[in-house]
Amino acid sequence: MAWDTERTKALLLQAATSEFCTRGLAGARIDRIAAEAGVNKERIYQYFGNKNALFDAVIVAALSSLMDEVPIEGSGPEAMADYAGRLFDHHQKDATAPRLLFWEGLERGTEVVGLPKRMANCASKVNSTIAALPGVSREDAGDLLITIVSLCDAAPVLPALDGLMAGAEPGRAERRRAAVVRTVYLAAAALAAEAKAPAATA
Amino acid sequence: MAWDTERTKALLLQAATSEFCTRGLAGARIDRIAAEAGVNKERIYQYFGNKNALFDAVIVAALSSLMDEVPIEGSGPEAMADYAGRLFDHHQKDATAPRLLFWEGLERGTEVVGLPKRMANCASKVNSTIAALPGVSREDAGDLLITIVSLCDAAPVLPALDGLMAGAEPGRAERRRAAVVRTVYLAAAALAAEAKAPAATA
DNA sequence: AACAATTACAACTACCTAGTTGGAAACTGG
DNA sequence: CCAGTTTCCAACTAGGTAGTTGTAATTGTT
Repeated sequence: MAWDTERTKALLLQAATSEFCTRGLAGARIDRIAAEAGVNKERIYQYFGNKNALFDAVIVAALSSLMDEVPIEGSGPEAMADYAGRLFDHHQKDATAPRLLFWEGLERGTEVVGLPKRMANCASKVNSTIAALPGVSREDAGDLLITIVSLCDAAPVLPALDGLMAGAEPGRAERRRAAVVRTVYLAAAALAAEAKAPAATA
Repeated sequence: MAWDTERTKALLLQAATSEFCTRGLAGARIDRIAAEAGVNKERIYQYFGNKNALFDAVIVAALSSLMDEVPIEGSGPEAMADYAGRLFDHHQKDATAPRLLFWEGLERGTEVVGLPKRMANCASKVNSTIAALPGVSREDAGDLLITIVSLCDAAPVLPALDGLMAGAEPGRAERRRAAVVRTVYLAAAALAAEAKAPAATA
């Protein structure tokens, strides 16, 4: 049997993604990750360093692949609303990215510099896609993106909130999706309108 | 020295709130909570049962006091926007409630029935305040509330997202606050307009 | 003052956890 | 075929971890 280092690494990363996604950094167990990957846990320390570094690798991989799977296409308010809808759908099917994002925010909140530094490659992608609203300032566009991510990512992480506020009728997810898309459209359209008539709003 | 049971309970709850807020359920340490409260940890098991039950007590206390401190006052789109602004400000000063809410969502996500059951008293408060938009259906009003909570609570939990998307200029929090308030106002106003002219939108 | 119930706590248990080590098996270049 | 290197893993270490227990101090009640 030939040593397939890359396969071993990939198996570990996959198992680690699942474990960190469901249990977070503090709740994850190195032994469980190794067992699920069918690999000796000592490999983790050789390939990734330690638990924290493995968590970093998982986050970067998950967010990078998310940005490839759900790209921002086109420009204008409709494009932003469409992006929000696709992001919502993606997270509904697979909540890995939003869960990891919130784990990172909660467990690493103090070291604020952390994520942006590690996600430098993503930052460039954000910067290029942030121009999807012509005429809108960089800061306003960034705010709109934060709004989109907040709405789409919070939904799968806070099911209890949804149950408490909106009940649990069938087709609930569709309704929530529509509300998110409409809210994003309204916010984006308002920014676009302001861009055309800068003095119209106080 | 007289035994002051209530004081001991309060000290434990306060220390537990701080510990769970910063470290979550899996990351919190019973020994640390007891030490910070200056109380023997055995008291925790007598008064609250176990770690999970203590976490429950902390969440219920925190969310209940939040709903008292930041009430929904008045009705109409302006009232909802004002509520969002006050909620944002409160969470900016003290991120305890949003952090606990997300910890609960992440670490207890599978047992969806959990929070609504334990927050039955809060549910009634939600139901009464949900009528703050006259003419709007219960479900649409609930969706608006979810939007408000998502936007206001995600902000202090995801500082890295803000740094990545919007940089770190002075007065950044003010700008984000304005964006949230405006987005909420637009969403609420759209619902109100629909209520007056039901057939106007597809 | 004597009794039962409650509150307090130090010490303890049984188990788990991240990280290490020493050596065996498999690959690589010559 | 044969050193030298890399991959692999079982067993180990050292330090936690939630939860329990035995006992002493305090309290209200009679």
